[in-house]
Amino acid sequence: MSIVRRLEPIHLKSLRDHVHDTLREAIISGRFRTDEKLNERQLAAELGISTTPLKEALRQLETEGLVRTEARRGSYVTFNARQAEEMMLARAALESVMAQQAARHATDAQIALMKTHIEQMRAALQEADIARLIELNEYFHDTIHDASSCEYLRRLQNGQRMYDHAARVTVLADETERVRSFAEHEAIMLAIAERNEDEAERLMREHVMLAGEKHLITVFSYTPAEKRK
Amino acid sequence: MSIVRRLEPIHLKSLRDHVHDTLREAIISGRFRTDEKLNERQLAAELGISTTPLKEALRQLETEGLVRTEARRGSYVTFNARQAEEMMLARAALESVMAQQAARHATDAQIALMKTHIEQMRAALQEADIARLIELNEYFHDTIHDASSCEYLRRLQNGQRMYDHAARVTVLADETERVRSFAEHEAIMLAIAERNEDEAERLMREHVMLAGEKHLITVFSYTPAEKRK
DNA sequence: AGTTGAAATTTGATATATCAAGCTGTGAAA
DNA sequence: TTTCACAGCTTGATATATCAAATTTCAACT
Repeated sequence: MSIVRRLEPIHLKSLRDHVHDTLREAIISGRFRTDEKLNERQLAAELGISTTPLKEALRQLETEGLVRTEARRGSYVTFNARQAEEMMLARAALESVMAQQAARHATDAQIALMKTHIEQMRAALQEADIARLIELNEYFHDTIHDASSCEYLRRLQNGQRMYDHAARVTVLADETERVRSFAEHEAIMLAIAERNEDEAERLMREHVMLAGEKHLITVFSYTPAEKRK
Repeated sequence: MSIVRRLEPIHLKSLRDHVHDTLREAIISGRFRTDEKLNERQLAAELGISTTPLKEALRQLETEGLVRTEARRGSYVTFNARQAEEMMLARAALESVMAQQAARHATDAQIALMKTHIEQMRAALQEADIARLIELNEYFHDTIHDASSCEYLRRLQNGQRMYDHAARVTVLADETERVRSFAEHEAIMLAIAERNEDEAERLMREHVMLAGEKHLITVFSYTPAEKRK
């Protein structure tokens, strides 16, 4: 059906992307205070680069919503509990749409791959191999993104990848969560395999919301205003 | 309850933002072919600026998903019917979450403002004042965004503002659509006023999807793969 | 005819220099 | 004590110069 790819194309990452990733990771893992000022020259000096790639990275962080820039004033970190909650809401919204699209567009090969992931997760769950579980978790979601054929949505989602990873690490540390998470993943896979778009969407939404709320409570001791009915 | 704002803060828009807006508008309204290459020096020369602000604008467009940059190769426009469909899906996902949050967080003053918008829309609808209707439409959605207290989601959504505007212009040109759109807006406002979060979310989602599909069909003669059940 | 490879050229990536807006602090005038 | 003006400094915005990767061209070779 499709030609086997012998070699992956080479992608060099530019200095800008490197800076972008580095800053993003630092902000999300809390190494910058909220509203901390980011001095272009000082940061560039710290990183040992010129201001040009740094400025570009700041612009990317800005559109991602992690940095706010006031003209001729400076750039400031923007990250707090409310923002983390919004990132969870955004993730729930986007992932659920992609799950719905995956139920519509997935190839049989992609569905088979998801089934494989589920089986590997079942094994990792029993062995309590958390690192492996996190890895499989990300493969599973990636496969769904792939299957959705949603390039644009994926890119939007991508800005949150670091945050999603942090959330997974937190949530999967807890045994009860691991068991529930696995059951949810299996249900999502089955809904996609059955081409049940609405069910896939609903389940994914529920899955992300539950994991997200757990993460918020654990890390920020933050409970969303009130539970939805 | 809240202090009346006497003066709006002054916001100078930088050259970068100007370039960003200009290019975004040009791409979405189709003045660049899909996959057209964007030559940094040539574009900078055309705009009469240096490459620095242009590069920054390109980075913003890149995270917004309208431009794709391959390191040491160049930047290319990314916009086609499938992407337009995905933008519609993203809008539906994000706007519906904001509607849900608005039902939770809106102040009485914000709800009153929305009611005002609805009444003004009713008048504009009867007079078939399309320009006014488009304007009110945008005020109405903005008020919901405000009421949701979702800064981050708003920012994500903001990358699509131009596209949303284009969609409104297309859709509201049609009388049947105007009438339906108005009814949907009124229902959304009522759901938010009643603090019915789930209903507000569902209605907003439906509203955006219907308008989006109409727009796709009109502009791209593009029907999404198949209607959802 | 097809392939190869090195020179020429294009172009994005990066560095550096310059400009101008905003902040700070001092001191004099009211 | 308060106000205000101005100088000096900081810093983001912008322009320009330099570097190096990628593409193209075209002739030599098989």
